[in-house]
Amino acid sequence: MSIGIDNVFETVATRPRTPSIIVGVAFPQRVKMSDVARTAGVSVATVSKVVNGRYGVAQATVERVQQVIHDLGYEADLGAQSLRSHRTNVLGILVAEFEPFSTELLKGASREVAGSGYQLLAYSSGDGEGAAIGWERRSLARLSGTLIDGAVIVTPTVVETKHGFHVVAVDPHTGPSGLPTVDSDNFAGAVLATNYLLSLGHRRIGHISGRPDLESARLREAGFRQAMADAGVAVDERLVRVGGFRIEGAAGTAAELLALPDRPTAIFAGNDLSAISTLDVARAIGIAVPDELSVIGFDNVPESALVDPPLTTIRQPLQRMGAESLRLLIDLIAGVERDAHIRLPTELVVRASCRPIG
Amino acid sequence: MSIGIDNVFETVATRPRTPSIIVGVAFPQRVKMSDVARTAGVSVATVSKVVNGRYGVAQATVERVQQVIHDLGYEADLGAQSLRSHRTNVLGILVAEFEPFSTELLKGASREVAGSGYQLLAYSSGDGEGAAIGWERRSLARLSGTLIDGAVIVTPTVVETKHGFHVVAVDPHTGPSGLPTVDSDNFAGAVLATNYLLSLGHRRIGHISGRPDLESARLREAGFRQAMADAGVAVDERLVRVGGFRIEGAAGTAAELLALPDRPTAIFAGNDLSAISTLDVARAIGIAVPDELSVIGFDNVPESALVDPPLTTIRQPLQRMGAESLRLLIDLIAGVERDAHIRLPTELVVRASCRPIG
DNA sequence: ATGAAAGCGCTAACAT
DNA sequence: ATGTTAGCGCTTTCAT
Repeated sequence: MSIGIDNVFETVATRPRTPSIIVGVAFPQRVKMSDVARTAGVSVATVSKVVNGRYGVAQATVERVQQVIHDLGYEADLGAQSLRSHRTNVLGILVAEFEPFSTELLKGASREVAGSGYQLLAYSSGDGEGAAIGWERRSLARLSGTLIDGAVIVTPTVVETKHGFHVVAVDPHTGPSGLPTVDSDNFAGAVLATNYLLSLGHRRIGHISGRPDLESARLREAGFRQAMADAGVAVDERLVRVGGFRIEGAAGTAAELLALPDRPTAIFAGNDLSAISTLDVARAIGIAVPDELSVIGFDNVPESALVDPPLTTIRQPLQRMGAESLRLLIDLIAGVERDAHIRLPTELVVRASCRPIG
Repeated sequence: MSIGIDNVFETVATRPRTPSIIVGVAFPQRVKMSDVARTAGVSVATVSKVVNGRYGVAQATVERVQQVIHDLGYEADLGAQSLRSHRTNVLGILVAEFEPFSTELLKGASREVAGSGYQLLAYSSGDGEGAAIGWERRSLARLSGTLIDGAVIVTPTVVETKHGFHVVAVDPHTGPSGLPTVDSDNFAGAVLATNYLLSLGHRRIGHISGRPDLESARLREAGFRQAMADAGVAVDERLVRVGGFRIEGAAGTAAELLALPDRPTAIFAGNDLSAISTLDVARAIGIAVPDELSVIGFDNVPESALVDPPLTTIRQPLQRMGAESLRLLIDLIAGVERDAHIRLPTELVVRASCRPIG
């Protein structure tokens, strides 16, 4: 028994709200630095020095204050602390939403940050794709002033940073520019995907392209066209359509493609989500994959292996990209001289959604 | 070709650091409220009123200020704003680290938060499991004062909150207490898993239990024992061992179990990560799964389907749990009366890591 | 309708 | 060695 697509993206059902219990508990108050100071019989300045390990405090005082801090469970308020010091040891990862792509990056970043002395703060603007372009600028403005020491921005379209604030872009809008970036070899990956379909005998190959404002989407389409050209196969322009990078957007595009009288025998989807969407649409209208249609995706998010049939796709080393971007950010902050553009390889992952034509 | 375990948890290789480019770009300064005020020719107080939609500002002034805000790209600093107002429209999800379990919750929460008017801030203490107990308390203290209006805490062991601050615990240390909680039916799920192994004819069944301080781990072990007892099968205590909930911790335990002279024919691992670890160990010492050993996990994280062989497991509706916990938190903040304990069902997901004995 | 001023919790000169 | 003070960017009385 394999898990069908319905289970891959769990439906968040609207459940009945049965009001039955009123929740109301008495809580202790938040303890602030002044509480520590009063209890320890010193000034807040002294507590601050102890907290931050500054010189000029008697050993006995240090110990007493630390004891009180421990007893009271004091923890510095991040907002107040950063407002003043502009240093928090917190690194941000800014995403539009938490979906399979960004959460894979998060896993890699999380592993990389362990032991670095930094903590990780992932911030989602809450806007889905395109819902509000410029989310990255707004999120950055909101946090960069004080809360975080640097940021990794995932799939930004607008890039603009503040003085002295370090930013690394993952899979950015533009190709490598002045901004430090981490991405994978989208062009080569697309060639890989297309060549694979060609090697299976496919000639009528469709392409659902991603967000046109994303460099990675453009490179994937370019790779597709290059591979087709190299093979001497003409691209039927009616088979190349924008689908976006999300489930919903791609569904309509996939439906258009499959409704064509001379529909493609294979589709190279711009990413796994749109490929999964294509699988969904194909099933709905009774086209068997891979028997009647081959589908290949891009990304290799975990979900790509969970669908039926398991998706053949191009792997981007997402977790590693997350780790590399965080490492790059840390190095940048530390002033380490290093190459600020990292491009990682892609590779073909053959599963079961493609088969030879015929 | 399927993806082996080595690819599931991507190795973050230590790459050569080839210093080649120094990055240094000139950035514009952060624009603050006083900049807007000066440009618009009003006071910061007036700008604040406009930003927060307060009454008492002339229409013409409102428009002029909004224009300036737009032109300058002003965005309120989260730290400063919250320090003063104690209201941010940001909800926190506190986790020890970003691993498959918490990131699934994140996906569900992210979907639920869309359109709610809230933004999501996921905070990782950076400590791995057990590295520093009390991470939840410290993270909470750090953020709850100002930055977030409420929090979902994932797998907390220590629960303690501040006055007037709303917290929802997912998969908490203790059973349902005064604190609002979201979990799944761990006991029933464990019975399901054990019965499945029993139905396959297994009698020497081992159990790698999770963090003993976690209620869910205890319930899974209890369910295991209950199912065994109900079937009239004695539990060999040497086959029940603590492994923790992470890859590393479980590996040693799995190795011990499999090195036993009369080793188990089946293992019910406390969660998918320890099950995957068991698969790994089995392969390393040449025990074939499922031919010589059946393994069943718990959670159904996406990674469970990616390993070889694909893991049979007990599904927790993780994304839904994330969504429910966020909904609960939002309702709590809004003062909605409702049941503050949500328990979701578990179900068996049969893949390929178990087979009948003999 | 607008602005001056106080203060949120904290850090960093600067005094003592 | 410790405390006093100013102020980070913002919101909110309270005057004007």
